[in-house]
Amino acid sequence: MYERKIPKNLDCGMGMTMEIIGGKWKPCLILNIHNGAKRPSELQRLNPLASRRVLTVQLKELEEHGIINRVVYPVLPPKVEYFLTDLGKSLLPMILLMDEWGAQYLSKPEELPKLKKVI
Amino acid sequence: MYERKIPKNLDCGMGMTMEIIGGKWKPCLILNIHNGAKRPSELQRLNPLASRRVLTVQLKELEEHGIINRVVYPVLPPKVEYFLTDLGKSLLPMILLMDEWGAQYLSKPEELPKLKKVI
DNA sequence: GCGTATAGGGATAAAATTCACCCTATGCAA
DNA sequence: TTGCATAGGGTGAATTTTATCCCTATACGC
Repeated sequence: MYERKIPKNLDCGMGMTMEIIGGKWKPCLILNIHNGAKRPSELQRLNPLASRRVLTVQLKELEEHGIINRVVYPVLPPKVEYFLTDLGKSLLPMILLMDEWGAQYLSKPEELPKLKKVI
Repeated sequence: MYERKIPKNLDCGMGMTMEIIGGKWKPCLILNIHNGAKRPSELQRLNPLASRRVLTVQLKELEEHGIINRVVYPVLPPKVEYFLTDLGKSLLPMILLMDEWGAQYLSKPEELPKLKKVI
């Protein structure tokens, strides 16, 4: 069992928020699900840079944190669908703003100093 | 010189945004500066859980990304002040929303499943 | 039978991030 | 003189986070 050594900073709102959405792919997953993707395989196709494993794990954490619901259909081959909970939906204004802010610069990265080098 | 092995995902807005604010203390620093803190020592006092070194480094990255300005006063002992740039100010709606979302649950963490155990 | 698709998990390696410690330099106060 | 405050950097270890690889199980089509 893994035991954390350094306490998380849950003293401020930011820390609390980052505890929930702070995984590399979590904000993307929330956005994808909001945009209509439901099944794990869809989410994997939408995020080809993410390994299958990480998406599985991060989806599970989002579920444990009450951000998404996991619905299992008893069929074969397996079918699973994810939905945003009310708590998850309450994140949307923030998530959408995050996506929009960054999207501004997708087409003009030169306006973000030091980033043009990275790209 | 450190060389990144895994490419960042700068394909979507979220990835771009996280590239800028994705450090452990960066959102807090932006918020602190917006709330009036200017000098490094103030910021260190406001974030006692963060090591001095990390704050210095993350402030430098925020500056390199054009989010804050660093103003050096030629006095002794040294005096430095940080200010949000226009680009930095454009992050505020998002940052404030992030802080507010999490702050809701500071007083009632039991409403965030699985988090009550952590605290 | 073999390959594909579905969904998921365990174990371990690799990478990225953060921490801890030591160093510079100057002025002021006790 | 010693201690404190100011601001910053270099280095290597510790910690956390991701990635990689291999495993389960079932139905379908060829």
